[in-house]
Amino acid sequence: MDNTPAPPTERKRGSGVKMVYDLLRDDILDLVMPPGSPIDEVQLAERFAISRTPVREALARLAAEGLIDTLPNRSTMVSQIDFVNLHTFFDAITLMYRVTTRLAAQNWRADDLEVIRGHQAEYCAAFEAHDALAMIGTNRDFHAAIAEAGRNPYYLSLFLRLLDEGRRILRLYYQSFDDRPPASVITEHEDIIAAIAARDVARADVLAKAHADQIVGQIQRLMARDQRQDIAL
Amino acid sequence: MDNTPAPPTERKRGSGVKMVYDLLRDDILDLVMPPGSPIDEVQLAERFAISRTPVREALARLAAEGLIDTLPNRSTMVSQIDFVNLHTFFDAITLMYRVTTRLAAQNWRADDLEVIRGHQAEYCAAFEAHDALAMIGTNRDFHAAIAEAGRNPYYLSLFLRLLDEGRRILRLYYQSFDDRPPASVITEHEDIIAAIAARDVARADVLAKAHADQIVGQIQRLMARDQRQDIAL
DNA sequence: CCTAAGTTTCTTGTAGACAAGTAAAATACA
DNA sequence: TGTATTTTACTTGTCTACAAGAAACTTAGG
Repeated sequence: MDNTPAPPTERKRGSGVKMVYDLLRDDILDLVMPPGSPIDEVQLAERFAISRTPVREALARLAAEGLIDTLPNRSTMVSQIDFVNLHTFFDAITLMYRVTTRLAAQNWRADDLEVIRGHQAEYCAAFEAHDALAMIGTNRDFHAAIAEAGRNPYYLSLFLRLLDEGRRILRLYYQSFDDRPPASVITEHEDIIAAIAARDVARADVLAKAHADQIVGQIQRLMARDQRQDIAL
Repeated sequence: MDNTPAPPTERKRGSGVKMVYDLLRDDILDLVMPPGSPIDEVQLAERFAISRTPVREALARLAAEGLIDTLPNRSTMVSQIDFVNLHTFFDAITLMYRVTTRLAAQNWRADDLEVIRGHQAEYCAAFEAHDALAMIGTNRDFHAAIAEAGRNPYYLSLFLRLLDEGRRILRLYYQSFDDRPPASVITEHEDIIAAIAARDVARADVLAKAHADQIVGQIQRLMARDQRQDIAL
């Protein structure tokens, strides 16, 4: 549990909140802290060698993003993944895939493509290494970069939230493949880049939707399989 | 400035944050505190007769929503309205109008329509009274209720954020009309309700888009007029 | 009179202590 | 032995005090 490199009592003034926010957030999204894990303010404060005040501030931010649930006057814990309403998640993320990719094709500027291609290269590397965590992370960065090139902060913020929540779901997905997902994702990414570069909005839209459908479909298949197992015996 | 009803030193435990959050938020969105207004923690703490801790927590939430800007170690103030990138706001809110109205037509259940019609009635009352603040508020509640009936929490949260940010812009809009906007909005609302009730998704979409276009168009016309005035002399 | 360094003052960030509320444990009672 | 009640322990919410950083003011030097 103690992967914190014990800061040498030497911190910058506003760094405490960011430190615990970032680490806690990663731990939650990477399922290091699975849904339902209790979160103790005092424990966190001791672990980071800071007081409870900045810890509470970080927890408030995580609560605002829905990553942790707080029962007033009682406990606070990592929020559950809402499998029942997962279709609303799929619906929203599919739309955001489409909208952000369309806008990127319309609005990209010179350096945007470099950044996007860079993330795609990183994704390929992670794929070769069969590193699921890296794949999830770089995939997120890839699509986030596309959304940035689209230059709509409102879409971007919702999309980032969805991509991050998706990290938790994708983690389960990759686990079921033993960290060796189908290679099709890479060529799909390449095609999307090409459509954006060509400023072909219609094609970008189609490809984004196909990409989203492919991922959503695979996850839904996985979930259906799990349900069958539950019923099987 | 002092419209706070001085709580009789008798508060419930978790109420402090909510109190200052709600009031500050309303003051910001209703332009009682215009963009750029400085926010002082100590002053707020004294005004509500609480300590700085809950005040800071409320401010953190407002900052997360982008309603206030915090310069580290320096001051914090009401965030500016970004007129330059206003088109991204219009783009996003138009899409959310459409998506939420479509979903409402698909997914509404018995009591949803009652709630929606209730808000529409309130809007009419506010319209008759030429009460701009009430119109903005009830209009927001009307569309929020539709989004709730659509039952997608991700769309709902983005839409709420956009509607709330819109309150600041609409305030300027109504001011320019001397709180007497065109009556067309009411019939548009009625048509939308009818389309939803008939589960006519396509028509709900068309009406929502038309409604959004109408509002956006009027605001853009207003802004263009203002710009002309700026250049005129 | 203008500029630049030093000092003061103000605001924010953090710490540690206390209070209130909740759940579990212990005890009393039937 | 089972249930109701009190007690205890623990967690969160709030408060006050202190420390650090930044801007404004003061003052010295050209």
